[in-house]
Amino acid sequence: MSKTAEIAQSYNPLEVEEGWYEFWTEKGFFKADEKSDRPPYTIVIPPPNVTGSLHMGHAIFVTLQDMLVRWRRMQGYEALWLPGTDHAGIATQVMVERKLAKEGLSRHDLGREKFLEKVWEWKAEHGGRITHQLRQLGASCDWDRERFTLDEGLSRAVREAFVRLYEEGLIFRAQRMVDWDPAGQTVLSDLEVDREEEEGQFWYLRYPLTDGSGHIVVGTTRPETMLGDTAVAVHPDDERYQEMIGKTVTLPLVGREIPVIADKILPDPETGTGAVKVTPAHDPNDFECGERHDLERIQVIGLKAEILDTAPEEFVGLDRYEARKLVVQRFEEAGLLEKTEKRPFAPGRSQRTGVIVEPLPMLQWFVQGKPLADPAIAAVDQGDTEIIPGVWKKTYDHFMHNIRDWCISRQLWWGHQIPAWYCGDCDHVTVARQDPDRCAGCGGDQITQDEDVLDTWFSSALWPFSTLGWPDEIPSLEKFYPTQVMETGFDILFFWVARMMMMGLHLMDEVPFEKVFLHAMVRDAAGRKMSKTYGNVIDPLHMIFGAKADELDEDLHAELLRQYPDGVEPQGADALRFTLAIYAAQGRDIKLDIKRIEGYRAFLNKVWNATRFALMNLEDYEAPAYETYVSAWGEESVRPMKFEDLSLADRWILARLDDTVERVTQALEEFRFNEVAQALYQFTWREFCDWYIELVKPTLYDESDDNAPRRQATQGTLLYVLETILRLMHPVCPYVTEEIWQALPKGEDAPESVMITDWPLARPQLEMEVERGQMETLIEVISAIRGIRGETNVNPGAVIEEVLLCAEDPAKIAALEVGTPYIQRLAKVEAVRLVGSEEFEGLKAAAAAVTDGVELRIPLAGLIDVEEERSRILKELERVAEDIAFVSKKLSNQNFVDRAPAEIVEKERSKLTAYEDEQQTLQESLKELEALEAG
RNA sequence: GGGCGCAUAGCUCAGUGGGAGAGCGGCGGCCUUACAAGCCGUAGGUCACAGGUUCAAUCCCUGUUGCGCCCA
Repeated sequence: MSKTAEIAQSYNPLEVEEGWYEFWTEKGFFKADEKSDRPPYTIVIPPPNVTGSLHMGHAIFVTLQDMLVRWRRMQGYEALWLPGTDHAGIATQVMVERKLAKEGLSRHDLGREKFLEKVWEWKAEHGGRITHQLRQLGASCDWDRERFTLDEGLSRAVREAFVRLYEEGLIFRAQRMVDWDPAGQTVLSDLEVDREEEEGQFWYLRYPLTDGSGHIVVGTTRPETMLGDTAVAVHPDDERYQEMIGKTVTLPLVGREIPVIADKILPDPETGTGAVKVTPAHDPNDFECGERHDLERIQVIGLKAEILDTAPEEFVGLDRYEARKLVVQRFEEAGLLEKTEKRPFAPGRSQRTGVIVEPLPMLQWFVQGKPLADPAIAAVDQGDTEIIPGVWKKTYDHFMHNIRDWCISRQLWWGHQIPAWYCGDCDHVTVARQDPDRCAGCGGDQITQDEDVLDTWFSSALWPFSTLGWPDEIPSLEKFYPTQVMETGFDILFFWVARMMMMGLHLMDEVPFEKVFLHAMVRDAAGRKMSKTYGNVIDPLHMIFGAKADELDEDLHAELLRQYPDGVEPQGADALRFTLAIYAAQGRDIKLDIKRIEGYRAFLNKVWNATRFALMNLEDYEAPAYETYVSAWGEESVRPMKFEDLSLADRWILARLDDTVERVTQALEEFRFNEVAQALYQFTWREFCDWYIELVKPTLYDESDDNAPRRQATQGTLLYVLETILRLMHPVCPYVTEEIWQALPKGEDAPESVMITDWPLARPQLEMEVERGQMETLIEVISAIRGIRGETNVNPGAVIEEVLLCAEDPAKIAALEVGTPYIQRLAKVEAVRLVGSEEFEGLKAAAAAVTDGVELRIPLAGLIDVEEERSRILKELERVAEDIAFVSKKLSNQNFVDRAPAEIVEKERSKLTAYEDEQQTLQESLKELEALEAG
């Protein structure tokens, strides 16, 4: 039964995308079943910040991961895309604190418990936004399995991991130099501190030698730290300072007597004066130097970046920058400021707050790097996990080989509280899976839990297995771990990917994923990061749903408003996804240009209209059983069309479709997303629409009985190719493909959604090499005639009376015979005559061309502008002369003829012959034209 | 300072040891009954620079310059 639906005149993304997501969800198509015996295909989502909102980084990962998951699902895998969100400790806590601040409250006013209630409220209120937005992009996640890093189950996983690593000595507590964020009031890991060179100042301070024999000048970018200096270091080989090593200086302003020491590492004789002040409590390098020389550590800067009472009284309580000014002023007054100069320096800034971090020695929790990193390095070396694109392996290795211990405690309240209890009676630390009520050391009940929480990335590191139910042995974990692919941005290779590798290998004894695909960063059209500072943010939702000018933020979207003062039109999730896919070439920045999105919306409109065309011509067509579409066309009985009824155009497009199926599938296998989209675009528009549909119009329009078998075969091909295109395109553009697919006529046995159809298979058993070649020849010939028309001012509406064609190759002659109607129609020619070359002799005054072994002539017959044709031929002759020169030069090189493979040489020879033929033809034609003009 | 990468048409980017490709943009012409979000045609490039390997280099090697990213 055929049921042809009407579809709207043009493609409207918003209407098309309405409702399908709910349909898929209600049908349960996104669900993965751990009891299934299909092979698993698992991707866990990179969990977005629960209170964040959608940006292009999310849009690209949704696009790529959804492509993979939908494709594998269609291929018959038990595909699981596991969604979830991350509690994003600092970011979320800061947001809630900011809100409280507006009410004049701090988190300390509320107390820990009340504050956490507030955060959970905030999460309840805003936490759904991001996952809702992922749905709008079409993400086919199994929402029943959605997880949150602070869920009960995941918290248990965190607890288990912490305790186990602690018991193994891989987690430990120690006094170390850490980076303190004075604004965020927490320590940070190395990775959360950014260093960027900026303009800075360098001060030269004179420290008088205690014995009065002069002074030593030290250079510093942070004069205020001198209050905590406990030594001056020089290089042992630095001749300038030989005399001073072992002496002491009296620290100005402070009066402390500190030694001049020789250290091979810290001072660089080439920099500054070669002598440096040593402040072991406030600089990581000085800290190490202090360790080497057993120097005293005097902390003079506190947690609020204020000067402590270990410093002279007049400085106490000052902010570090106020203290700096005062220190410099005092040195100047005392005549101890030698000089200052401008000098670039790279201070560490908190990624979160942007404030310069204060290195401080603190008692914190750490995870050992090396013992966990070594197996993770080996796993990649052995290929248990493959990093794609491969260039990132080097970066991964470099990080892993140089890994440092990871500081995991954070002075926050929002997160997993560290499961360590300190005893009031003894110094035992109790670390336990269950909250203890007694000290495991002395049995006393005076225990209090560590106030700090764990770095959010600690829980993220467990994500690939904690989300599947670890530490319990449950079926999902068995079925879906290890996961097949981790797809994420390269910017979190260290933060996340590396740590998942380490934790997965250590706790699960298996890699967390077989492949890691790292995508590029989305930037603006000029290649800049999207940020408020530049005002170049492009919001995925604005692209999908459009945005009126007054909905755009003057700061965030300044660039967009410049380009589109009246706001942007809706483009739809499909067009956005297609754009991101085609941009996703491996290992590059993605410079997103809105024009491209508009371009691909036009492409979807093209597909839409091709469908309209098909539907109009399929009204009387009875669709075959759906099974015939998906079975591999092996047996005649399960083919949707009879092979012998297929026209050349039908056979050709089927062959090209096959190529496309193969190309798209292969590209997906290899994560070449851009090629997936490229191949679909190229085939659908440039071959199916531009050529096939035009070629078959006469067949479709001829409703005579004679033509019925042919017409039906073409109808079948048209529908089959379109239907297959939709299946191939579905992973990239789920909405529009579903909408169109639903409208196509189908057999009763068709599934209820394109998303659960089978992935198309190529049918190599139907090789159609001859048809391919024939069609290519015809396309060449038609293009040649069109070229002549276009360049010789032939009215596009005018019909050319006659075209003469001549070829020697029998296959080409056959193609021209079969293809005559195609040439007539597409080149607007009344009569096509196949002739022998001798017939050209008598033909005066004709336009001429040679292409693909076919010579063609068009009698001028008043239609073609003689002068234009003459200059066209002259241009062609010029080109062909260059070609001949090029090939002849090659062939006259004896070395080439002797040493190049015979088949290459042969190819060049035949090229030369073809060029010479072409040249001759053109020259004759030119002569005739000139004779005509003269006569 | 160390490491990694990039340089191809006006723009954004594919690509390959055998005469350079796409999309957008440009130019000329078309409202041809699926589509003007369209159709037909066309012009643009010493593939950064200098050496080397090769019969042959945009592609492989070395160096230079410029740009980007990561780490210190």
